[in-house]
Amino acid sequence: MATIKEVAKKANVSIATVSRVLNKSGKYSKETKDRVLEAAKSLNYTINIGARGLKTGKTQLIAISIPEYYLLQYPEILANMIPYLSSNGFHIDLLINTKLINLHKYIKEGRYDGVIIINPEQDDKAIHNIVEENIPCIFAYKEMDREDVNTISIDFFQAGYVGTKHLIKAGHKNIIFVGRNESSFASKEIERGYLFAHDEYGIQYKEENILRFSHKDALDSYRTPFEELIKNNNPSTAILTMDHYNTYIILKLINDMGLKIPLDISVVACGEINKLIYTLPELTMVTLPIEQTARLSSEILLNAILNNDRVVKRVKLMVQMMEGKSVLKRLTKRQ
Amino acid sequence: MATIKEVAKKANVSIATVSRVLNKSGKYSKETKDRVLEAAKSLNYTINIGARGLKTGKTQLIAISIPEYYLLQYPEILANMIPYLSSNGFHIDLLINTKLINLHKYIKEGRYDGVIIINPEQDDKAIHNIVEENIPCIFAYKEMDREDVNTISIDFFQAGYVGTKHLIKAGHKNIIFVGRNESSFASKEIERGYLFAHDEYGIQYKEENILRFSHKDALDSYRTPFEELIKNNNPSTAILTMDHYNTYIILKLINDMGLKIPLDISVVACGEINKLIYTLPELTMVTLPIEQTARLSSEILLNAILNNDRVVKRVKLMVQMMEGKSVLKRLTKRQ
DNA sequence: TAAATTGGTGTAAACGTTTACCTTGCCTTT
DNA sequence: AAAGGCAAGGTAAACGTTTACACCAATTTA
Repeated sequence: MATIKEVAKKANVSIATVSRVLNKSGKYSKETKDRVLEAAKSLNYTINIGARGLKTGKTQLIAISIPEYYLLQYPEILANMIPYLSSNGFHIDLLINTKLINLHKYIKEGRYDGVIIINPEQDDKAIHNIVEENIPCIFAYKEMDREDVNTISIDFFQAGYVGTKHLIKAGHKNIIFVGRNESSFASKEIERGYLFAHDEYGIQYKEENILRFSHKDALDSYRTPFEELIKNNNPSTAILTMDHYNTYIILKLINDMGLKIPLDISVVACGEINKLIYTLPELTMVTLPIEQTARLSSEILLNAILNNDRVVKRVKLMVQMMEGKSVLKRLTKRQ
Repeated sequence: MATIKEVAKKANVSIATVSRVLNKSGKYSKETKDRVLEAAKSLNYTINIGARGLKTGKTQLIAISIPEYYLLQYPEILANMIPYLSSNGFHIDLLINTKLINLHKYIKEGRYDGVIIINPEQDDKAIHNIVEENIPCIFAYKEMDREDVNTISIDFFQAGYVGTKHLIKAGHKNIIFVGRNESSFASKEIERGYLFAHDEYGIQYKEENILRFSHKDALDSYRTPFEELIKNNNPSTAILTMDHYNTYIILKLINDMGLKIPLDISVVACGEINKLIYTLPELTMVTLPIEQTARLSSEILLNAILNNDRVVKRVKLMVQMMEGKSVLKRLTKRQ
């Protein structure tokens, strides 16, 4: 590996001059420039990025932290973040399922110029520490308690509300919600929206209509509770799901039971659904603004890094209803 | 940011000793160790990773290069690589759609301890340069011309062959192949398998049965050519698709035309399909060993980095047939 | 014409580590 | 008791950059 020293020797100048030419900083004559550039080329020189980083304190590296179970959204997120950041000369350290406390350690090690944290775990201490480090940082996906951090959140409450309302307006009163049983912000918020819609229309919701599973549960864990709910004497006519995986499983179970969508049962998939899910009939979905989240996060972060803009940005993004054919309009008797 | 110097001062030892204690190298007494550790803790010290890298020539960074259109496989790949590499203390620079020539530049800049290149573009010069740099490096997904590089390839030919054979054995003779029109290694190989199966069974394939689209083409680009092929006077009875996106589109078109799977038409999806695709009836697929590719690549790379093992590894992984219900067995008249 | 400016370049320190080499003092050997 | 070995820890160079400062010559300004 050729170093700046060797280039300097070959071009018969000092290393300072080489550095100046290569970084287009300071003053140098045209002839010197040509000589340096040629020497660099002939020696096949490339800068040592670590050495520069040591000197300048900049690494041109951005961390993106993301939970593993967020699997099916990776493509949308990454494809909307990374090329944009790359084209601005940044590299990405992709962290999957990394504890915030470790992320904080990495930040302290001086690895990053900025950080994007997607769907962070709840760890106030670690979050506090990260914020204290005072490097450009964005929390994406969920709403944060602290008001002093850049946040791009998604209105999951609205998602649950809109999806449920759609079912209620179609005449459904006995709606199953399939959520997650971990401390999932998305699931909790969607559930809140689900309940709110019930309230608004004066419908008494039933606790037993809410099913909660772990993202690790296999199809068979779903089967019994689900079938019981469907087969009881006051059968549900509609289901609200909240991610790709549980939607996939519920569709399979419905099919296994010999039920038809939407004739026997209506389905609204709400939340973390990959749009390339193929179903017959087409699913009615409430989709999340994932690309927008990704784009905004990276833009705001870059602005903070490059222009040293430290004004706190807090954005909440809206969800979108995509009507398919999986909801049956029931004629309700006027009361 | 506290440095090793400050820790040394506080612990009343030299920086060399601090370094030794922190890296558990060399000799030091228990008391010294305690004093250093405490000083480090009280000063909230963390190592500067750039400085260490400069000195040791190691960065603990691994590049993973991946094309953008490979979207729906990200989760399987990344989830099977990154946590494993992280747990071994490595960070990941994820490069999406980065030209090999740029990757080579980054390697020369001393950024990485190792590189995994998934589905590399065809650029012999750049590949040559990368190999010349002589850092641990794996090419995954496609077969390489060079025999002196670590390669984990997938037997796409076999995928096309098995999928087509399955249809032929079910009595189909007029099989459409929906491939990609770019220089896609996967598509070309699957097509080769498709042709080979025809040959083997003495079936004359028809050039017009092969459709090729770009991964960027929208549904409407597919419609006319596809419908014409279905509606002509010797209608096709089966289709072989080769990625998630074109499978998704073909399924939609089949539905739009009012055809039923498998009664009117049989489908085998072959290649880059995400298993969480939901269809009725269940799709018959030939799936790729993506997780295995990911796992093997990272293991081999780590072995090369940590144990300096430079023996070239070349592995070809087999595909797997998953029988669903999307293929109709036709009774063929004996000839 | 003296002073000030500016263009072009070099010198050397600094960034925060790791590590080869050295020193010291104590403990074993013989 | 002399020699050798070893544990513990210090000194200083080195990794490859960037950049403040200094310097000189040429040009401009007053």
